[in-house]
Amino acid sequence: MEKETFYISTPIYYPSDKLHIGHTYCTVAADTMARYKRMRGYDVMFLTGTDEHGMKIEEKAKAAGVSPKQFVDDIICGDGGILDLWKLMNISYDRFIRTTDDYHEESIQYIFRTLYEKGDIYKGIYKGLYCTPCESFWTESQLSDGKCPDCGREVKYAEEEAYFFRQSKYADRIKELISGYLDPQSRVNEMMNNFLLPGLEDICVSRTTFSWGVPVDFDPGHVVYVWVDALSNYITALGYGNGKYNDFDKYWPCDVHFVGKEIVRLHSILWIAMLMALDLPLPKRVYGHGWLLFDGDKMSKSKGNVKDPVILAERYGVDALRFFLLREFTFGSDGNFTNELLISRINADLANDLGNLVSRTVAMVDKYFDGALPPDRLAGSEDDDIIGVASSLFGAYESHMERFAFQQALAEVFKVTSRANKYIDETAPWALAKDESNRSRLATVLYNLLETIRICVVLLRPFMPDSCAEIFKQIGAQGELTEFESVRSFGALPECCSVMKGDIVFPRLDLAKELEALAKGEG
RNA sequence: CGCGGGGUGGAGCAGUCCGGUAGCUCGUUGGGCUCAUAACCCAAAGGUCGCAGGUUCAAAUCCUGCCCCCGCAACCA
Repeated sequence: MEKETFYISTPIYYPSDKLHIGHTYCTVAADTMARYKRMRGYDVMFLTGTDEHGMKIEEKAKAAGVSPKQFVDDIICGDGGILDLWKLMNISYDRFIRTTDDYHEESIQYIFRTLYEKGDIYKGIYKGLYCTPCESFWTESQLSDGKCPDCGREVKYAEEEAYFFRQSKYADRIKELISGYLDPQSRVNEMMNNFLLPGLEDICVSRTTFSWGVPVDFDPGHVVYVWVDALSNYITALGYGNGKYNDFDKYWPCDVHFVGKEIVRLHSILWIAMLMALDLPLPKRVYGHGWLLFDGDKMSKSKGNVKDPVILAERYGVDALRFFLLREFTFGSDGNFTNELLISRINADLANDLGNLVSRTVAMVDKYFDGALPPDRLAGSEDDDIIGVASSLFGAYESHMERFAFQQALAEVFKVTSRANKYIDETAPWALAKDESNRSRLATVLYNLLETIRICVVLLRPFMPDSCAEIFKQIGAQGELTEFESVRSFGALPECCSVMKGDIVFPRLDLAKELEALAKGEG
């Protein structure tokens, strides 16, 4: 039987600079979702990539004295570049698209031409405020004090020939459908009130002020607007309009596009209109997630508050960072990133709660039973609650994951690890160990603990793949015992299971020391 | 009156749709335990729920007005 497919994408990032924690946030979320769906048995296509054209990169390359292609190659493939970052973060993408890839450019020209022939792209006159030295058009709102925001000089009214996309034609259909594919609801309101209800205008989709882009093949001198170029990646990467790949029919329409809230408009209106114009099915969902703010401010180079994911991952471990991003923040809203929050969360959940639970449980099996439990069992009144909680965990987790509520899914898991720590207190295994006649009871308690840990860790796999593998090793779980199917009910772990003491998985951090180190290392 | 989100114990948040003893995590204080990563477990202290009115037997929740913060406003996850 054919597996059901699941297609998920991140935005393709703009490689004008090193990527920061915000890009990492979105990509880690998508990766976790992709891993989750693979574990659920889906045939997953997880796409990410880079959006490499446009004036800004052309200028940056010029300033650096290299060609635009060399410039982006370095940021993407170079040492410590984007590919290295995703490797470090353990991102399991299935395909990586670059808008400078030949097959993509071929598709863009095909798409542009098709829309032109269809009449949805037409030639018109672009009118606007133009800064001659900068060779740039600006909108009213972009101007600072009525002057060019780049050089501060006077702008003047100008016009030039350009191609326009008939976005307005699709406004009514989008209005009808948008609440069906856009999440969260607040974004729908925003799009409605700001753009859809006031009326959509046609959008200028070609530029002549720079050349670093996909040329319009039937009209040299014009290059395709970067967003038409960029948005199309979601289908060109599957082979739409090119011969490089041929799984468009298999994976399209996309199950979900994860996008930052600032580009919701492009994804929920322009992209949708483009697909309508191409007579293609629409993505099932566009999810506009929030931003990570730093000490209440938006991250930006000029404010000097950009968080470097590499420093954090190397210092605290990739999994701890991945976990923190998805555990601490509500995916759909803005979150306030602070170093203190990061350290506290790692300590509270990973070191004290989960890590310590694993450590004390394994230590007891090791100490009281030489690392292997005997088959004798004796149930006790303390058992029912924890078994019940652990058995029903998957259901709660699943419903949250399906809604991209990572934070809540994780909260459910940690309620159970917390319950397990309490169970140790209730049953006091060290007291049982003093009397040989309690051996069956002691074995039962430790089994229940190992099994509860196993269930929790299976559910944590999409979030922290490597650390979970280490814990499985310590509690003696492997193969099917690390899969979702094995956690729907309690007791899959064999009776005579054995453990292997290992290193501490999540070391506890010294808050004051770490804050000091971080303040020194970044800033 | 451009639009959206937010203002809840020291910190970060949930609860607001469908009014009814204000909840969670962290921190603080006291106690317990000793298997464990000075971790774990229990208990306590701490809030006029942004401000002012209104509706109601009853308002964090509904209504009106106002203040403050953040974001979007057609190139920034």
